[in-house]
Amino acid sequence: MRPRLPEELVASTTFLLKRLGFSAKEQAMKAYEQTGLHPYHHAILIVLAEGSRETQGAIADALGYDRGQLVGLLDELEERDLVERRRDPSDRRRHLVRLTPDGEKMLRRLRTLSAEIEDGFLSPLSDKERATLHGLLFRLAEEHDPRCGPIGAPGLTV
Amino acid sequence: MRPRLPEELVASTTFLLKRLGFSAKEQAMKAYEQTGLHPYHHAILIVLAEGSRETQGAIADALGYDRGQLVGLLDELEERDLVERRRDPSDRRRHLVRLTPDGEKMLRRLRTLSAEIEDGFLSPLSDKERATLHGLLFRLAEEHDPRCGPIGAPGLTV
DNA sequence: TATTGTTATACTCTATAACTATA
DNA sequence: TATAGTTATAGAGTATAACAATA
Repeated sequence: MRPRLPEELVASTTFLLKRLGFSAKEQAMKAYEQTGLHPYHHAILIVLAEGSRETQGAIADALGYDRGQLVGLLDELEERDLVERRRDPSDRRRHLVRLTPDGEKMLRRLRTLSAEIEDGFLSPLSDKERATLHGLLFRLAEEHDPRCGPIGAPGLTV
Repeated sequence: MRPRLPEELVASTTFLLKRLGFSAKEQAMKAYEQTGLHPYHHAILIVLAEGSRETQGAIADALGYDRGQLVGLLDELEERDLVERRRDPSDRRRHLVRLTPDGEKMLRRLRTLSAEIEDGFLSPLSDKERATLHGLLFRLAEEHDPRCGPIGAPGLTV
């Protein structure tokens, strides 16, 4: 007999969310192996490409990473010359981090890879269904991860 | 300035899945603390309540748990008299596991708790939207976690 | 005294595989 | 020899907090 999950679990949306989140993470980790980087590194490069957050604290806060954890991730990116750290002359406690040309090249590669993973993961769904799913997940994320929310967060504007 | 995630990340459905799966897990773990059990224990009790899978191997396979990990979880359930293990007389290598009356009572309590968590997590969505979301996630889960799939899995029937 | 980045520590999970008792 | 359950071990990942430099 083929192992099957109890109906009761599959009927739970949060159960499916947990399982799919885990699957998505696992697939991504596997696919990223070929680059020698983690999805975490990719997220950091994306923040740097935006240009507005350059200090380590700002990067960590933007992504919700622990600052101690970020140090090691940046060390790995720096070792491969994908980012540069230099002291902020106006506040010598700070490090200003920026992408190198190699970092920008790697970011383009990771964007392509990430798009492929996403497309594969969502392959059972039509374009319209994908848009619907994204909209619903976004509404949940606004509620459960304030970092996803709109500029004027509801309840904070009053 | 309020920390915000890059648009590029929020635009990714798999990114939102990963984040929301993590949030859902975190919320559930927190809520389950009052019971002294994990969602893992709950899932085991659900499998046992179905009645068709009674050996430890069958339970582990149904949920996708490692058999070594399951031992510890069952130890904890047994310590609290929520399940019973006894040798299978027809194959003395096996343990037959079953719910005790206390276990059934606890399962009812966990079902209530779980329904409350789910309702709270999905609170931004209408009933219709929740149904749509569940349907889309289920289609993805069929693809990415075969245990969720229908009895006759596509591609395996031929 | 508070903050930035760094380092060290410890704790949780998980994955692996060795071990026993039965078949 | 293979299987069911158990136990032990090591590894990754994460969280915590101590620390040095600077404000």
